[in-house]
Amino acid sequence: MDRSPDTGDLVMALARRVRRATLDALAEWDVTPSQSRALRVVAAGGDGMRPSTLAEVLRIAPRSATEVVDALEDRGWVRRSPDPADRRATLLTLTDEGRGLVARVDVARREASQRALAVLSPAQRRTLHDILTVVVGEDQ
Amino acid sequence: MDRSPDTGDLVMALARRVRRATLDALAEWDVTPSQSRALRVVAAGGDGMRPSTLAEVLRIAPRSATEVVDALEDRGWVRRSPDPADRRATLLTLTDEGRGLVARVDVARREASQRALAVLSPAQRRTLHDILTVVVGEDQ
DNA sequence: GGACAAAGGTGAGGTAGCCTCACTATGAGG
DNA sequence: CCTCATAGTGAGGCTACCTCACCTTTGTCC
Repeated sequence: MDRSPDTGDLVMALARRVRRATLDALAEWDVTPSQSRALRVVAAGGDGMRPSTLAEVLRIAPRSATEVVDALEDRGWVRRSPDPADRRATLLTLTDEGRGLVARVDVARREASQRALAVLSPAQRRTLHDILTVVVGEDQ
Repeated sequence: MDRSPDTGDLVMALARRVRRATLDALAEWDVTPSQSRALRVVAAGGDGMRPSTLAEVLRIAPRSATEVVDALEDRGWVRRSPDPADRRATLLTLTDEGRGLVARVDVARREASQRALAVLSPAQRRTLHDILTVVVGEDQ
């Protein structure tokens, strides 16, 4: 039985490290990972995203999206407004505080992953980035 | 604000993909991810590991290790035996079924990650492996 | 233009996998 | 011995999910 770590193991190990660093950054602003993910999606989706779309992108049940949005609204990072075009629906918009938070978390996240990759030479970093872009590339 | 994915993002995206594939494999044998992680640790640690050590490696509270071990013992994958050298302590050993399961899951895991990396050329795969080894290398 | 299925969101209640706190039994040092 | 630390676990709590049932609104089909 081969016990040496395969590439999948290594990816997971590195991901764990990046995640841990990100987590520390999030704790600083009292945001949970789940909230941060949702905020990122809402920020990336442009204004006027629906909870159901959020659920789809996050791959969680619509009911669960309601919960995250509840939390984000309580914290003042997101606003719910009625969709003028469909009175069943709700539209999500980031507040200014929400936008600011997303930006700050993003900076921290990037710094954290740069720190994790600091042992590499610039050339290696570039190569890694390129290869990963290929792998993740045919995204969905 | 730069919206392009940094290397950390890419690592996380790839990790998600590997994890999802692994998850599918685990479902086949009715093992939860948490159980699979614990089994791997017990298998890697050699026979006679203590629950407290398991907790430490998994970075969970000792109390939580008790729970995972309970599950593994119920499923017949792990046995608890008293430590002859310290009557407070318990030693964990894999059963034959447990060892078999670890092996089968390991194979599936490797196949899954290979599938995720199939778009790369052999040379790229080797480079990726080498770079990741460096990054993860100074492990802990 | 009425019936009626489908879609958007949410209340109620459940689960897994963690956590802390308190407790028991054993061990180690003075 | 007496004390303090260590190994494991019962009790109870939390977060982030889930399903199921329900209400409202919308689009469709005759």
